[in-house]
Amino acid sequence: MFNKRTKIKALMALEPSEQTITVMGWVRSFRNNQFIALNDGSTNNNLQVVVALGLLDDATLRRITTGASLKVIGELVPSLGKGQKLELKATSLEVLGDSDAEKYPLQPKKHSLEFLREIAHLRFRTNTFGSVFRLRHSLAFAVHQFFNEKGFIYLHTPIITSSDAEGAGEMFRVTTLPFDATPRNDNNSINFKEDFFGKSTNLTVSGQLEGELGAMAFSEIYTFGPTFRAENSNTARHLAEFWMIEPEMAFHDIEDNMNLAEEFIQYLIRYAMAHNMEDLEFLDARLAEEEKQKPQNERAEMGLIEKLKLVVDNQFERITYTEAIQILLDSPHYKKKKFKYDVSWGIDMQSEHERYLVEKHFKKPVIVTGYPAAIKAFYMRLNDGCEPGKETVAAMDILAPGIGEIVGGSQREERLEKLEARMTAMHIPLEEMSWYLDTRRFGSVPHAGFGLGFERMVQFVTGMTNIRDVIAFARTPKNCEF
RNA sequence: UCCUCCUUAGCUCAGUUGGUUAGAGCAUCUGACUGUUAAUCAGAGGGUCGUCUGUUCAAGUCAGACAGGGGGAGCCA
Repeated sequence: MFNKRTKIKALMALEPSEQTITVMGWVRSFRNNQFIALNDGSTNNNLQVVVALGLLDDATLRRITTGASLKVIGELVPSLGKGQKLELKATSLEVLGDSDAEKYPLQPKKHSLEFLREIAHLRFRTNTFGSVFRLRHSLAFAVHQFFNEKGFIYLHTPIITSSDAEGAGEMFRVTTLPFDATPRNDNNSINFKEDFFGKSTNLTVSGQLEGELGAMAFSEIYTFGPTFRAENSNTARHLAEFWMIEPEMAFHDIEDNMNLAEEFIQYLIRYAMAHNMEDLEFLDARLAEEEKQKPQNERAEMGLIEKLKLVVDNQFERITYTEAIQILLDSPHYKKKKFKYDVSWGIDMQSEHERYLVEKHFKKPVIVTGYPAAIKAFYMRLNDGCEPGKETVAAMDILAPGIGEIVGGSQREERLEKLEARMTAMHIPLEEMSWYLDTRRFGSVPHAGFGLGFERMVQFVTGMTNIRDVIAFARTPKNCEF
């Protein structure tokens, strides 16, 4: 019975007719005891339901409040009013679920994003979050479609891991040991042999190392799943629980890796523009409104859709780390001593440096390659022919305007001796990583991969400035509601 | 973790050099109106001023601690 309803998005595309249509949704507003703005989440456009005077008794009318759910049967007719083409002339109306107007927190007015974060379970019912989460869905779907079209295998890497060698960040411990009576060894250290897995385990910070195992058999794989970092990061672009996409490709070098990452990002944006233009237009207008509140010199130079078009229509700028440092050193900004942190070859670039390159110098996404080995992870491939003391690795970061690092990747070190030497130098126990080193012992091949923070991608496409507003229920330090 | 700003009605905010009964708009409720579009008009209710401790005859206002939030930084995706 229920599935006979018509979704409002589909209904909006229909021609008015005498045919009887059933809709269901939630009341956004009820004006004049006659006009209901009904929304079912399929689109931000509300359906105007018209209740003729006398159709309903007073008791039922009083139950049509903001947030209440309704089943309405009626005829789709051309609207007499000016705000919409179509409206549903109700012939019967049933309140499925009441919503106490005195207690329902959402009102037909603007709410602050901070307030909506506190009622994250209801914020999906607002236009902004409706658009954001429909886009998030589309982007997730596009991720799978992109890799599927290319013949990549979707590999599910583990959430619970005993490997703690990625060095990507602080980890969340997973244990069933009692807090008040932890079993101890003779030297008073915790005896993890008593723990559920018989060893110390954590939530994963990255599926990359396991992903490499898959690439060594399937040629090309990708992972797309939650990752966890217990860093005490309190910023608008960090979460303790976030989703990451990590493709890993055999027979790819750093150049192939960059090409794929660029093509991937452009594909996702194109997909969103092709399938969610209405939502993008809403967010574009929302952002423009927000920009107006800011002082002139802080306003973004481009609108949301304009920015997305620019990224899709232009190649990303590609420069080496060495060139990036030179650009910074030559910049008027540097000469006027406007950087807080000094610039020299070998530094790990600060946000201000990356922002300068992306937002001031190139004004589009930038791929930086060839970072100093000293500031990068053990698995990145050492470049050949480096000046001693200036060793670099085949790493690449994609920096996006407004977001910063959106992709981090590298060609992996496939040469066993070089990898072992690097791991030893970085105090990574070889025995524990034996399974990883097996890939280099048995049929090692040049391979590469990257990680893309899904929420940062959603931020980039939606223009939402706080990452907490692009994930349904944000996990951040001191905050784990719902 | 550091710097900085903020916390007053359901929401968004105002609140003067510390002073007696803390205000507005929206929302809610009551009534009017009935083709509205953030409907309109009239009226009403709604407050432990984040928490604690101090200073003072007197604290929303000053000081300290704590908690929560925003922005920035670090760490990173």
